[in-house]
Amino acid sequence: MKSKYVMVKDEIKSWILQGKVSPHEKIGTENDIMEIFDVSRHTVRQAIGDLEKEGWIYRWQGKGTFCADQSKRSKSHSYKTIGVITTYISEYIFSSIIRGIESYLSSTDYMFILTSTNNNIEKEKKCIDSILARNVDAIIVEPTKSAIYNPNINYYLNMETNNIPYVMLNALYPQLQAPSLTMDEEQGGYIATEHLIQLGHKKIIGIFKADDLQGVNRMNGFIRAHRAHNVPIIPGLIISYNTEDPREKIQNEIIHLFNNHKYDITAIFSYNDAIALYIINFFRELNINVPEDVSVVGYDDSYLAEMSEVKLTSVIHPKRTMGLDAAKLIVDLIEGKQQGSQLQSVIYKPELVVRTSTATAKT
Amino acid sequence: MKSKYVMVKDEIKSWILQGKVSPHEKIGTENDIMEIFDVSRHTVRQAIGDLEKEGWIYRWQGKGTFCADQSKRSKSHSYKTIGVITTYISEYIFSSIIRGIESYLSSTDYMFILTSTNNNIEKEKKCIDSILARNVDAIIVEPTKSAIYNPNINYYLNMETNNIPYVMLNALYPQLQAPSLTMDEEQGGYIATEHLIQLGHKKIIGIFKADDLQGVNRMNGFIRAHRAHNVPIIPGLIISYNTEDPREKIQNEIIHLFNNHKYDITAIFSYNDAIALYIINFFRELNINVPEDVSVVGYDDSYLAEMSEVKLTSVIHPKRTMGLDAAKLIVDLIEGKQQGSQLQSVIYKPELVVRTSTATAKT
DNA sequence: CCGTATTTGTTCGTATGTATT
DNA sequence: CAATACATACGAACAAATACG
Repeated sequence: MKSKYVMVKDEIKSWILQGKVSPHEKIGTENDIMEIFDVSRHTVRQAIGDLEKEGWIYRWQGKGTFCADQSKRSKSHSYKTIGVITTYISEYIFSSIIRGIESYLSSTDYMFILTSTNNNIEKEKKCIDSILARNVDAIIVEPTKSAIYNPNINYYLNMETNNIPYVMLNALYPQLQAPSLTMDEEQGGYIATEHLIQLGHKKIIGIFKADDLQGVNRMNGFIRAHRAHNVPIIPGLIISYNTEDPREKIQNEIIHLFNNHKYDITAIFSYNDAIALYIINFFRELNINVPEDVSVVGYDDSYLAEMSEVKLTSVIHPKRTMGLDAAKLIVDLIEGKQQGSQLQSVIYKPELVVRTSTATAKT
Repeated sequence: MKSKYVMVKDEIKSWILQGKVSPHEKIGTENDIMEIFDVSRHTVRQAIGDLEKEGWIYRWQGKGTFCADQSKRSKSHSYKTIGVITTYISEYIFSSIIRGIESYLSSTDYMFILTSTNNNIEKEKKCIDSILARNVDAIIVEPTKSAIYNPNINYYLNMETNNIPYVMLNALYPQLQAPSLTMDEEQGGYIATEHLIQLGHKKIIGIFKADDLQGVNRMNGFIRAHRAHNVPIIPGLIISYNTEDPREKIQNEIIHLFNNHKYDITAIFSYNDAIALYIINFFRELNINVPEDVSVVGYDDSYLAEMSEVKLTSVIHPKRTMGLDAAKLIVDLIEGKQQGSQLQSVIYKPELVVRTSTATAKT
């Protein structure tokens, strides 16, 4: 004699197997099922609860009970684990992002495996291999060398066919249409540059990272701000560098520019706070004062910005929020609470914090 | 807010992970559990039911509820994975340690799951639970509130019986004899203080964290240096703080001490670089100059040390090396390349980097 | 072997909380 | 804001399996 809840369970399972309900179609409310089988709500919940644990259906408080996606079932996946691929672990931005990810995930049952690529495409490949081998439920990835063609695109396409959700942080591979969390870097470059122009600066050095999209976009904003305010762009004042370049290269180029345009250059827009502080540091040794002689704008609004005696004017990066949102989004994706069509990528709007590293241009 | 049945569930799970119940041992009847947690039978059954589905226990009608055999629990997953439990992810020291761990592990087939406790014992418990539930091969842990008795010791003892190796970073629980990687904090406190004394300072404020062993040991070194050089120790000049305390508390105490001993205090030894820079920052606002008016010594030799216009004299912490060595040691332990008897804990010897934040005492 | 107490399994009822529409 | 649907929680009763004198 089968018990009632087992009968209910078997019957609902057969609906699914017969295709009477399709994936993501509503099964019926608990009340419906109570009436259909003439049992109590508790019995229905016992049956439904079992089916959920076994992966046949999923429940959503306030909405209803739905047929699960069968293609996802029966995978011997590792228990609630998310892979995180960063470029640099130690970079100040990313440790904030990781903290955001961690603080959200710690409120769920998910944990994460952390890897870093050191912005190296070979290593990114190795990271993806290792992570996928562990059957993670999803991946959060900060693209490596996003400005350059990435030969690992196939991995990501393959994840899509295998229903492994992934989100991109900070940048995105243009070939992929994955959900992403980025900031409007172009606008960030724009407002930082505009701030300098409005202070009367006209000869502004821009320092940008050339091998990731963030750098390219910030540069575009830098250029647009010049155009918008009718300030001529001097190509020689744009300094590009790559991940592998030593910092001294930047120092040498700046000193070279200062020697050539000695009394002209009055401001610098730096790709990030670390470079900005590096510059302020060697300016100190050269007896160039910030902001009296040169104004400097950073990017990221890291805690470095307030560490020195000169407090950096900087563009705010939503570090922690970005990590939190990414974790939340990926968990929603895993648990089917977001449909493919709804995938709303987030673009954070930049803001500028004005501190003491910028001042009116000398006349 | 966790629901009751989840609390019951988590607690019973932790009994198993701590080894309070052995495989096939009876957990207790539903009635027992009802009394222990003061909940209804329904709630108990919900918790127990979940745990059964997840394979932690098995039930036998008429007999009771028993602990499942952990060794049989779906060993399939967690392929070559190490759990890492930190206190703070974002803290500058730990991101270097993590980088060290990552850079060694990336040369092997191991990966790591990262969690943080925020120096909170409850959260440490949760971290260990989650990590052990994923059948990791080993654990690297930075002890939480190491100066205070830690109720999670059972977990570590149970790991030993289950042959899960673990190493401790930065501090160790005195009750455990696990391999550990620490620095000689006492000596670090000693050389920093000695440096100040040799510069002629006699009234030195010492700021120490009270709830971890590193702080306690650094303070011991601070005291020993005074004794060794026949400088009287003024108890009122030692400032203790806890993880939860706001930084303003330190600021207020320092200002208070300065007002009371106005022309006496000439130096400060700070628990770490972050606090040291915080102090230098508010000194700047008060027009107290470092090192002319006060010398400041930090600890950790983080990159913060060179960020400001005043470069911090600081005790070197082997951050990255420590992470690397820990990763190497734990992999050796997993693969049996180290025998129990050989387990050589490492104690790093501190060194002092003298920069511009310290100078001869005013006379 | 029987009977009783114990322990888990099934089922119903009821109330309140929380998320979604 | 109200209605709907799932989530949590307490209580009660009876059934079925087991243990033990």
